[in-house]
Amino acid sequence: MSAARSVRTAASAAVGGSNRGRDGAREIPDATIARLPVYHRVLGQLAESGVTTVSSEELAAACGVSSAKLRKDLSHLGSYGTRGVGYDVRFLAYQISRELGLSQPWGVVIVGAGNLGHALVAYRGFASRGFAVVGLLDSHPDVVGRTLGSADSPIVVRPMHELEAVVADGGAHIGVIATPADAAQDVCDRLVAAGVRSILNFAPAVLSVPEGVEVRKVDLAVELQILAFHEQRRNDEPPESAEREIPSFVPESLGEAINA
Amino acid sequence: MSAARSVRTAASAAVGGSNRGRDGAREIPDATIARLPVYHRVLGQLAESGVTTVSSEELAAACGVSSAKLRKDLSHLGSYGTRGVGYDVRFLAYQISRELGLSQPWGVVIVGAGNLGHALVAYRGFASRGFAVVGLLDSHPDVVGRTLGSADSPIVVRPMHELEAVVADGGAHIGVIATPADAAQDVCDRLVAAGVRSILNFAPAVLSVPEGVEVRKVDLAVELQILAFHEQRRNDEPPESAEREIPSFVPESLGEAINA
DNA sequence: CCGTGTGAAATATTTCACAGCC
DNA sequence: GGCTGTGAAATATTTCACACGG
Repeated sequence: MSAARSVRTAASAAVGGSNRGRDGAREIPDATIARLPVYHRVLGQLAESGVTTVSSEELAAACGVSSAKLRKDLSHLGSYGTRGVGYDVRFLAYQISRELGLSQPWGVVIVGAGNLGHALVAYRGFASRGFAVVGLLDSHPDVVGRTLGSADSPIVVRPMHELEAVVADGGAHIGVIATPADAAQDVCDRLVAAGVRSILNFAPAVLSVPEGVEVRKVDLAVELQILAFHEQRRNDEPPESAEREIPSFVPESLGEAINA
Repeated sequence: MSAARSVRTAASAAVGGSNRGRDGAREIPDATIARLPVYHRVLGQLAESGVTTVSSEELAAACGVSSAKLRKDLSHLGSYGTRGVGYDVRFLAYQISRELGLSQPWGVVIVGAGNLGHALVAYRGFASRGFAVVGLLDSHPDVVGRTLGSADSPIVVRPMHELEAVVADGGAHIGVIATPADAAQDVCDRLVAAGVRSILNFAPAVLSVPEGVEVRKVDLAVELQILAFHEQRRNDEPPESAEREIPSFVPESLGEAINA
């Protein structure tokens, strides 16, 4: 309602500040945090394939990063590797999941049951990472009342006015906005008023939230435009074929393990 | 096919390198490029509302960034503002669109016609930014042949084996992967073989591509895990309420203009 | 040996603060 | 007087390269 809230966007503001080592020891850089989920997923795939140990070189290649970056990232969590050997796949996966807070379940409320909302509800890998959809809301009378999701965990679309109740009853921690852009700020305000402090916004709109609330955004149009920019650049300047590139590659063994 | 391709991910690698001023003048930082689409969208909204001029302070607030950052970003494009006055909304929007390559149309091929694929096809703001869906493919017999999209620009789901033909005939520049993770690398390889050098990947998988191909990824699970991390942090350490925050806000006038 | 963990150097990005121009 | 454009300082992130431990 009032203007007494600040505008915050994805990368711009984390909770209070990033990593000016405040009190204790570990202040993990944002850039590292953003990569941990990928490391975690790949480690899970390796574990499933029976791989028990990986070197930073191998894991880095499988994750699409440099080994130096991977080691530096992991060093922020602690010393979980063994020199001369590498990392124990399961142990490292566990440490990362703990750091990310995946060991406890997080309730997610999804607002907007259009195509995107459907896609989100259908997303496997939700539950597997400790996220549970505790509510799905939409304002359109035609979809309210419908049941989505798998047979074993059905989700009924609730009317918008139940948002506050759904958040409270479900103990939701994270709100996902999958509405048209013009509804996004209202939905955001209501989520925040209901106590949600972490929001993932798919609507192409800049959201204003009070301090202490984190918003991350996923914007298709933005991604396409970034690609278009580079595409244009490539076409503009065809000169110079000099190469500078880290010719990393996925080792046979791991490649197969992951595609298995 | 072979292992002679490097692994690249979203932020990791641009086309050749970022902004080591090679030849001419303008090397725009990646971080700036990533924000230009937002500036562009907001400027468009302002223009529609009849606003003709904005100061960096106002525009920055509406975009959720600091004014210093906005000015620095814009300075990479040229000197398009007027000291003591601000920026001409339409002129600046045009300059940004030109820089992003939005003045020419880009063909987009979407692979995967599940819920996400549907959502992407339905996405308005696709066409408005110069992107045109020139093809939609899926491997599932049940969806192949169906017609999606609006009445005035219908899109028929084509079978996967037509991928190469669709890319060639439609002159597609950008490929969007909206398939399950286990199909992503195959689809990616075929897109690249067909000549696509810009890929947007929604599948939770690390893609390997040859040099010269750019991949950007959008990963729901990653975003949720980042939010979960911060959420956990907030709960772990309730101490210290000292504030450090840029108390920016959206001015009445602009706020209304944008929500109009 | 081999591969991790890490200081130190190199880059990239953000913020400051103010000169310059309308 | 007000606001842009921008060097210079402060931060953040990545890369290097090597000491150290199993």
